[in-house]
Parts: sequence; C-alpha cells; structure tokens
Amino acid sequence: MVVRTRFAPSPSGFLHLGNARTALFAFLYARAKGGRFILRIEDTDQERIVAGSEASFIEDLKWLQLTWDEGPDIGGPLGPYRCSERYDIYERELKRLTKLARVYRCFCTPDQLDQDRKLLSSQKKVIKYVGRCLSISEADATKRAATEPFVWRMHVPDGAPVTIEDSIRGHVEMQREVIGDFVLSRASGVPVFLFANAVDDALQEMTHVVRGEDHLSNTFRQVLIFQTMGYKTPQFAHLPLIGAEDGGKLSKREGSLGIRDLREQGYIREGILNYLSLLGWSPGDTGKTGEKFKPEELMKLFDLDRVHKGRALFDFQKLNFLNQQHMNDLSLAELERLAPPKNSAWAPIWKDALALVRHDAHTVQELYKVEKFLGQPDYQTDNATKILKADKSKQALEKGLQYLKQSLGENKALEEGLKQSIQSSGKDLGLKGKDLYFPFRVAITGVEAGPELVPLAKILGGQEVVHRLERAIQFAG
RNA sequence: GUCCCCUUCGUCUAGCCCGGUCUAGGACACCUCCCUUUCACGGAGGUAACGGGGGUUCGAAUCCCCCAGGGGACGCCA
Repeated sequence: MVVRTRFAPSPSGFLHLGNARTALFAFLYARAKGGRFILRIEDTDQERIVAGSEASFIEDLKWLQLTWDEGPDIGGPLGPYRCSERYDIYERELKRLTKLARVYRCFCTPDQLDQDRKLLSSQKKVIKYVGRCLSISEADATKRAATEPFVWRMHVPDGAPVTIEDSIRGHVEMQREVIGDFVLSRASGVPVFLFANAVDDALQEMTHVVRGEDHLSNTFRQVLIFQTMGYKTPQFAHLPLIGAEDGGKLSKREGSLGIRDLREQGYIREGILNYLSLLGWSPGDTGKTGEKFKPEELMKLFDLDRVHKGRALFDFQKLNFLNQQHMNDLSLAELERLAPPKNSAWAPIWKDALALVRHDAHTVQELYKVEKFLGQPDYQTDNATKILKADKSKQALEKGLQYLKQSLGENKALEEGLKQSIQSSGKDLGLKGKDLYFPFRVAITGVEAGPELVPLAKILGGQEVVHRLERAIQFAG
C-alpha cells in the first residue's frame, strides 16, 4: 500500500507555525514511508477566499521545500486539487449518499437554529440539531424545496458509539446521541467542509489524514460518512495544538508567527523545519547527541506514532539555537547570498566580514550586526567615553599609533603590525590585559564586545585603522 | 453548559503500552568553570520535573478510580 497524505489549507489565511507544522508532519510521514504528499486547496467557501492566499501558501511551502507530488499547480491522477473545481463530484456523491442513509432537506432558518442552540444551552443539554425537519414527508419536502431555501442534513440514528483508532491518541469514541444530524450542503448547493473533505480524502485515496486536534470532533461525523458511503476510512492522526510562549493561544500572535515573517527575520528553512519537527515529536534514541536534524534526516526518522499527545508551547530560544546550528553548515558564499551587503562599498570585504560574525548570529538578519563594526565607531556612548578617557588610554593609543605608522611605513603586514604596536605600547606604559586592549578595541569599533580585533582591522585596512586611532585620540584629548 | 482530548525540569521532550534497570535521561534557556585581549563559538560541570488525592502491588512516572487545571469542539467556517 502506498502511503498518501495531504495538506489541505483553506485559502483564507497564510502559512503559519500551526499549519506549517501540520504540513510538515504529513510531508515527513509520506517521505518516511516512501509515499506521496498531496496539496489540495480547500476553497469550498468562496466568500472566505482571500486574494493571493493560495499563491502565498504555495510560495511558502516551496520555500520550505515541502514538495508535493500532486497539487493544483502540477496536477495529478486524482484531480482536480482545488475544491471549487470538484462541485460536480460532490453533487454526484451527495446523490449517492441520499440512497445509502437518511439524508433529508432542512428548512430551518439560521435564526431558528440559533434560538434552538440558546434554549439547549440554557437547559444544559447537548447542543445539536433538534430534528425539526426530520419528520417532514418526502412529498412535502420536495414541494417546499421549489420555493424555500434548504440544506441537506444527514441523520445520525442512535446506535453503537462511533470510534476512531487514532495514530496519536489511540482509541477515541463518541456516543451517537451527542453528534446530532449535521449539514452536508448549504442552501447555495455548495457542500460544507465536513462532507467535501471526506469525499476528497476518500476519492483521492488518502491513507493517512494528518491534521490538528481541533478537527477531532469533526472526525466522528466524517467517519459516519466514510462508513455509510462504503469508503475506506483513512488512518487519522490528530496533532496536538501549538500554544504561544506565554501559554496562551497561538492565534493571538499569529501575525508575528507566519512562516513568511520568520523568513524575513532571517530564519532559514533547515532551522524552521528542525524546530517545528521537534514541536510535538521526538525521534527517540537516534544514537547521536544533540537535536540537530537536517530535513533529509527527518524524512527518514519521522513517524506518527512518536508524536506527543500534549500541546506544545512555541519557544523562540530553541528556534534561535537550531537556526544557528544550521547556519553553521552554510558556506560563506551561501551566507552572502542570503545576506548581501546593504552598502555596495562593503561588497569587496563582505564575505570576510561575515566570517567574523557568523558564529555569533542566530539568524541571517543578525549577520548584519557586522555593519556596526564596518561603519564609523561612535565614541559618544557612556562605555566608550569612559574607556577612551580612562587614565592611560590616550597615551596608549598615541604610542600604538606611532608604532603602527612606523610599521606600515616599513610595508609590514597590518595584522602583525597592529598586534606588535599594541603590545609595544603596553610595554612602554606598563599596561596589559583589558586596560591595554579595550582602548584599542573601542577606538576601532566603538564597543567593548565584538569580533577578533586583528582580523577585523585587516578587513578595514591600514589607512582606516590609523584614521580611527587618530579620531579616538582626538576624542580622548 | 455538553461532549472529546491533554497534564514529566521555566520550555521542547525520553521513559508510560510490556510496573522494579528512574537516586527520572536528553535538548534549549539559566548559572559556574575552561579556552580567549572582549563578546560569541567550542569544551567541562551544575540548578531544575513525574498536577493533587485515593487505590492495586513486596514495589507505580508507569495499571485503576476520583478531583483539579489546561486545550478543543459544539456553524448553511475550515
């Protein structure tokens, strides 16, 4: 049996941490089992479609390289892969279902249904359809259908509980009495998600349905559809939901947690994928230390039965760590491509500059902190002022500058020259350690912390280093 | 309100199905030390958890029951 999984987003939103993780798990499972991953656009409700949403999903999924084998853009043997292009199929299947189960027209207005629900709620009863239209005769219903709007409902008779054997949650069951007769298609004739989704999963031969836990209660109704229509019920896997860092709902912060946003903030796909895979799943003992996994490794290791049941809270710190780990695997050329110099004057030295700060950066964006060292240092800050105006700072810098000029005049290499100049200056004045190096560091960069001084000086060039030392001496004076 | 699901370090988790090997392991973060002219990287340590209460058992994080807390669903949304 070839495993087939799918990701079926509604084109009303965008790819965010929550649905990206769902897509990832479905994708990884298909890959781990040598199966196929399918993209289906769930656009049954035309009113909710947001322009550009589908394209945005496709772009972000492609960026993450969660590549699909069948989908709306590339087609496939069991298409179409967009719900809006499958209305004739839903119509046909609804007609078929009508002959297999008690499916009836419901003429209740939204207002009536709303009142029913309020009453039920006040009576502390299960909120479900009251069955008002169930008793309308077929003849009457047909007659009224000519002039009144109606929806199709499927009747759920009492009986044995509906059960699901979930890959993650195990055995789950629901009493039929609490399910209620549910809507299959709207007054407009368009099927609702519950029905269309089940039809699509069946006809597109999905073997595994991987989705969020928020769908769990829908699943009982869909199982009823699968069973009465003679479809093969897929294996379900309901993923735990992801919560925000503060323990609240992720949706509150959805705006800042879009995959697109993370990408713009400088997270790379390997880091995001690695982090997301660990949100609710763990590989168990892999025989190696650490939790860094490349996408290719995940495609081998992943399995649904190792998904955790409890919900996970999103944590930027771990994302940062893993992103940094994966950035370490990138070559300087790749880093430069991801973070090109913003100032064209820095282009010739940019790669060397990135090399100085690459291990310091959690994200691609953080690489740009090297700009701070390439640009003119600011001595006006409290710390810089304090260090430059300290007791022997000015003298140390003057001595150092003197040695450096001499060294450069003799055409010695800047790296060696600067190092010796600082040391000689220290010897002359009896300075060492931070008292000696901090004035030079601050003179050249403006701050006490940063990349190694000598390599940085090499990038800046002798003339620039001399210039900065002179400026610092002037400031100190 | 009703139904369903969940609950191990601050966070992500291993272990749970098949009770003892768990004085509960790993990762992130944090702290300490080493490396180092600084920060970081890297290396070595450390602090830190089985939601509560009953049972079953010689023995329970692991099995059973109750409670509490959290989440989800209850739409002519998906």
